[in-house]
Amino acid sequence: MTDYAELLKKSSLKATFQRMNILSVVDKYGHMSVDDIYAEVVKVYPSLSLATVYKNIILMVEKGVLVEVPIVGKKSKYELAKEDHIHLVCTECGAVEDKMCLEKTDALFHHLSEEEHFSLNRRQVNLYGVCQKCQMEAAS
Amino acid sequence: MTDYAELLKKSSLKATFQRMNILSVVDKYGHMSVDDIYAEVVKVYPSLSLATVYKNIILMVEKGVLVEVPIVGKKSKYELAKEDHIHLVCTECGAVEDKMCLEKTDALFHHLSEEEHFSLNRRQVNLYGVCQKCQMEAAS
DNA sequence: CTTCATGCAAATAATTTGCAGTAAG
DNA sequence: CTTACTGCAAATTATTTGCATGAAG
Repeated sequence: MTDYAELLKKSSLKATFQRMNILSVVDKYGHMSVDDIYAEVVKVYPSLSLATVYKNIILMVEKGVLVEVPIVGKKSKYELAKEDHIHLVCTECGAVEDKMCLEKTDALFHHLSEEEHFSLNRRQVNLYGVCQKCQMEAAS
Repeated sequence: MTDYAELLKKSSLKATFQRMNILSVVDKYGHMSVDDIYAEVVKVYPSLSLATVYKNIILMVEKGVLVEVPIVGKKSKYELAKEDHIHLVCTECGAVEDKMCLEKTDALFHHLSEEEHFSLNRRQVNLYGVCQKCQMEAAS
């Protein structure tokens, strides 16, 4: 995933420097809040406005380029849209790790939805706990 | 679940009229935002302050009496703490339905966590789609 | 009584908006 | 060229705080 210009064009959005860089940092860091994104991009583009970040995140979520990841007790983070997966959220360090597991959860969620005659569009799974790194640090 | 006074006492919180009513409306409606809660409780207690609702929600979440349910594109809702379950979120009408299914998801989530050496504490599953009621209305 | 909770008003934080100037296609 | 995008500043909305009063145990 490196051709952000192409990605934007497909969504009928102009490929501005600001947008390219928003996508780039989100791609690089995986999951970022609005403020995280602003803080990173402003480093390479000092005249960036926070309002621009807000406007673009809203737009790119609408267009399906970005996905919102709401997190208990924090502000939402955003990630690039990609194949369904779950999030392992560390309550110690705040890190969010993706775990691809479509094949394992897909059937289950469809089954549960059908039981309720619910027409399923999108799933969103967060598991909260302590990541391996923080467990090791706590043990020392 | 009707003895809210008992529930509060166990969490070392005073059983005020405000708190009892917050718990009562959340219990009755299932999932409510801060504003929803305020709007309901102020009906029976007109001098209620929104600040009190905020303070109490924060407190009761800390004490484990309430649970935050973050929802894509909206403000978080809150529900009474209870056995793990998933949420079916209707993107048409906004309704959130609980579906108890611990026995079906528990093993899977533990398995996925172990693969990453992740110490699992809490899970949070939202399925987004269209509820039966809205599907029928759309068809007519 | 004593401590904790409430309501109010003010402070702060988060998000959105309007608009004149700029850049992308 | 033309339309869409940006940055700014102001407006709005959301949340938090401090403090004097009031209620719970």
